[in-house]
Amino acid sequence: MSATPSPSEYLSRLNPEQRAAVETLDGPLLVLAGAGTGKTRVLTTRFAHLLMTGRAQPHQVLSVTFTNKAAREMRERVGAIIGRPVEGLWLGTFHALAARMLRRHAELVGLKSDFTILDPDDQTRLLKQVMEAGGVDMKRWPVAGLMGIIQRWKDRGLTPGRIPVAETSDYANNRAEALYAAYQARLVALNAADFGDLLLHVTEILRTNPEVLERYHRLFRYILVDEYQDTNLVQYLWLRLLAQGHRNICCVGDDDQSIYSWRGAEIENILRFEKDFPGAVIVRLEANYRSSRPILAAASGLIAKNEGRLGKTLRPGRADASGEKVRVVSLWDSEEEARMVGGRIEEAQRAGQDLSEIAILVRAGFQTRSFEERLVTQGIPYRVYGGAKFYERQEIRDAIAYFRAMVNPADDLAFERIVNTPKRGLGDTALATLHRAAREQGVPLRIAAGGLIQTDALRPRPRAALRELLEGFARWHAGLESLGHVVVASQILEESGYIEMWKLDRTPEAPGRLDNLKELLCAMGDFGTMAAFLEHIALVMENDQNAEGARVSLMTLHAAKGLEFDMVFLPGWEEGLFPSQRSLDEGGNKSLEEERRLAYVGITRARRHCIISHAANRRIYGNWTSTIPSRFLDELPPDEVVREGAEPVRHIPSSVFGAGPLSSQRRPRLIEAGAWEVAARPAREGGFAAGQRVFHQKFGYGRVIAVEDDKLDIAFEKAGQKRVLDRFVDPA
DNA sequence: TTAAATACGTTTTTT
DNA sequence: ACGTATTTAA
Repeated sequence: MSATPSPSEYLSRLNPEQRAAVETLDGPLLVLAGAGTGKTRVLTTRFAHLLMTGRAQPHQVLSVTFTNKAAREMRERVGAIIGRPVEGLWLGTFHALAARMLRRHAELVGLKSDFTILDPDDQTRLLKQVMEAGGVDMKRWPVAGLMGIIQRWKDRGLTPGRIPVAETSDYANNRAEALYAAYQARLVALNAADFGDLLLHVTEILRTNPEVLERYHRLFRYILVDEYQDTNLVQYLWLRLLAQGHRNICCVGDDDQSIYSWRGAEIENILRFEKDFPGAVIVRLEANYRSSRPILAAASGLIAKNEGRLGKTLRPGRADASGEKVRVVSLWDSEEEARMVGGRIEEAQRAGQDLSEIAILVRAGFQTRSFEERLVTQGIPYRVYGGAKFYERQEIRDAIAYFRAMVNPADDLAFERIVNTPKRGLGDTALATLHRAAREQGVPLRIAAGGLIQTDALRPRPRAALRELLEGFARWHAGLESLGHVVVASQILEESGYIEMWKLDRTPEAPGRLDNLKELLCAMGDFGTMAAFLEHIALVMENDQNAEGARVSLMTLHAAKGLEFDMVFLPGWEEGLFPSQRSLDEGGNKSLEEERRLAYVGITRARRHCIISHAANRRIYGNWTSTIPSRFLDELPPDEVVREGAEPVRHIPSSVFGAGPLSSQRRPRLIEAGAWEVAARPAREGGFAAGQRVFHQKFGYGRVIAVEDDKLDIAFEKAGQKRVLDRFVDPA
């Protein structure tokens, strides 16, 4: 406590614009924070400043983030700045905070305060059931479609019966809204809420219960919002309701980094801020402390091509901000691109570069493969982010379903998931009987099952199995108080036969699954109660990233937002890939601008080295396709980049070079770019030798029999002997 | 209940 | 091309 800093101390560490963002305490404030301009520092310092100046107690500030990571980071930094751990904070993700509020007022929307939070998998299964019950032709109208429609409605704060004509859908012959209503009714019956419901319900509660809203107005004197450009409409409505009282709302964001419109984020929210909150002050943070001058210039030049933006220009904030230009490298194909990246990483590594400061950022997940292959052969350690998550694994989801079914007897989805896992002889017939009974009596499956085992509606075998399961639930639940949730959890997995099931499983994954279950039990120890644990896993689905040792990071551009690296590779800048085909086909200029923002995000991740590349040929859905360099390459300010592996060339009309003497034979691999000519595939080092094992795109693997200039005779394993040009084969 | 067959889609995925 | 999810057959 004695180390508590004085205001002047922590304020002096800020630049003037940051300081303005921290000290403007009254009324609405929008902080436009460009990439690397100290956004988090401003947010946390502002929080601390509110406390230090006595404007608010810790629990009187509502701080909202999008990710758990951001929430954790903020919590830690606020704690550090005020010199002690802070408790009782309303600091968390939109969803965690909404869940907390909803548990307090659940009955106002027909739920109990111990409602279950459904994950996407449960949602889909439930909706499927609703659609089946409604007799929808699911071949013609897939679940995913309706799921998307409902999600969009929820993102826009629309409850069933309130869908405006402009937002209706002709899905399943205009039945979408009715199905939505049925789905919502089922959720209430299950005492469950999906992710979208958390915000939707809470907003609904605040909208229709003035006394509740009043309470929160009194409670929250200040509101802080991170990543405001990513908010969707319900989130915006929720914030607006809460800010109505005192109007002390501070939103931090960057319209140039809005890359989640496809998830319901509305960039308009940030663009409209001044209109929504009249008298709002806008502070721009433009001094960038992360990247070198050329990197900033390249990023700024690119993003300047966007029209719908509030406008802001990054300037170097560091004195040592000179540095090397951005590189744009043109390659023959994706494999060569991978070799180039791998080679440069190796080079950097030899020069002492820390591998954990290197990242390869791709537009789409499938691009990681070629890089992985290359890094493996070069023996460079790497890590792919965004793979399968711990809590999405089958065995973990099964275990959790057991816990959920035990805690919430109305949780049909969980019950159904494990009722015959492990196999208990409760097949389709038994389950059909069970479902029928539940429907007739209008009760959850588990309750119906309790009645059913008293009758002879089931054959003896399934009936005994069901009875044993129900007795198990009763027993486990009874033990919860005395034994604690961890012991009970282990009992459940043991006594239900679930552990045994995997022990008997002969597949190679089985041992790993048993390990994961052990790990799950360990993790549960960190929580006081079963309910707390279940809340955690529903809302904090974190990747298990045991990032030991220095590794190159491989991830999508989306996943890279908020991160920074010394050296960043941005491969695959080709029309159709980046910008993606879909953004080109649909969505018009708006989605193209979002792609451009994604490019901006990518470039601004780099501190010192930024290497962009494109390949003239890429395999798309199985076949090799020649590509056109991304328009974003043309949009980079020429003075800030160095081009490699290509020479600028004027656009050649295809008719000319398709027919003229310089056509295909002599210049076979000229791409109709309008921008550059990619150098024809370079000769291989040393060429090929007889006896060498090679790979051909069409013919597969084979062995070289004879070499004649650039022609090879190859005995292919599958396709027999062929004569091919050497540039079409790779060393295997 | 399980394995084989086949139809399908294939950008991004903070919670 | 390829993985997966669902359907169908044994």
